[in-house]
Amino acid sequence: MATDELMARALAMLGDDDELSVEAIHRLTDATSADGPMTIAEIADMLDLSPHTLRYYERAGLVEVGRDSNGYRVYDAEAVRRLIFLTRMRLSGMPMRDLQHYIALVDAGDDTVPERLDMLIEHRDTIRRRIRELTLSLAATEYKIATYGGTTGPDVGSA
Amino acid sequence: MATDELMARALAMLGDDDELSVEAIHRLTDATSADGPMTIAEIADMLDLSPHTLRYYERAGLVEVGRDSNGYRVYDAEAVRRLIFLTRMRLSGMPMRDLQHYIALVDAGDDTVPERLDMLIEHRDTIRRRIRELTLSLAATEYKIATYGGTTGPDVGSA
DNA sequence: GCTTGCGTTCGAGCGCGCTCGAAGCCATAG
DNA sequence: CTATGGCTTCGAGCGCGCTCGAACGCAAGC
Repeated sequence: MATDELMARALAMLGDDDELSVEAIHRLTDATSADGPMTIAEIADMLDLSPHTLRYYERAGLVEVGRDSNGYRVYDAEAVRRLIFLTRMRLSGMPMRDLQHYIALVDAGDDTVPERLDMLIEHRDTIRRRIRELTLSLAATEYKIATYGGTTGPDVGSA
Repeated sequence: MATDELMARALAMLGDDDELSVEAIHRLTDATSADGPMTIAEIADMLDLSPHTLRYYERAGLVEVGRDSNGYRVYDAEAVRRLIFLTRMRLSGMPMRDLQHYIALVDAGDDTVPERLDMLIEHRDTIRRRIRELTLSLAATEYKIATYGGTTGPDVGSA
């Protein structure tokens, strides 16, 4: 109904500060090409996580990481790829528990592909719902900014 | 860059289950017209919150609620309007602290209107960033679903 | 040779937003 | 008369996702 119109309107105003998305796109595409084993600091920097968080993910069983002769973590290409994936899933709201389950499935072999696809599809739907919800809130917020009178309600339909 | 294209593509696929948004729109417009003082159960039902949460919001100073002769909460039109607003802000990720500050500003009178507008504008921008981020994650998830091979990485650019 | 800096492990702590349970009051139904 | 159900207050507890600090190790630089 009016929803699509709202969506379109909201979307049209989304063209400003491009930084976030461009940066993210670059991450998506470039990241893996910065080859060679990486240190925890480099990964943290690249993914905008703290080293603490990276260790936490490892403890949580989300990723396996090798060690060098000093016992320092060495992130190889696969670990990097997985962390990029994990980060994107986390950013879009997938709970740790689900990610742990997903990774367990990956490690369990190809038989689990269908279940993994189910999870991805469900997550996709969750993201879509969330976007719609946010779009609605965006419209409400913009409406309130435009018509601001000082009351707390949106006052749709009232004088 | 490719971002706008991604956005458009993602958005085009958002036309499915309309329920969430229609329901929400109705809330936005109809809610206040279901007049008369309401009980906590009715409000909880309408806003899809638990009575516990409503009491929590009151305790947090977000809304003032009267009592009937039995000491039961009575939500008047203004309380309802405010709660609708609060719920929408919460749903779009505004922290409790910010809402407490905002409500304090409202209660402080018209002099605070500029600061309130600043808050709303900042929140609007936050929502926009979040939508862009989610849109990107949505694209990544859809890509992975489409090309699913079993690796954890998006494998953009690789075989 | 010692300091500086970046890494390690481990377990505890925190901020957020609820969520719950206990104990009690009141009103209506049987 | 009593039992049921929905509300009240209060404070404690919880689930999530980090986040931090302590105590230590190694290696390069002055």
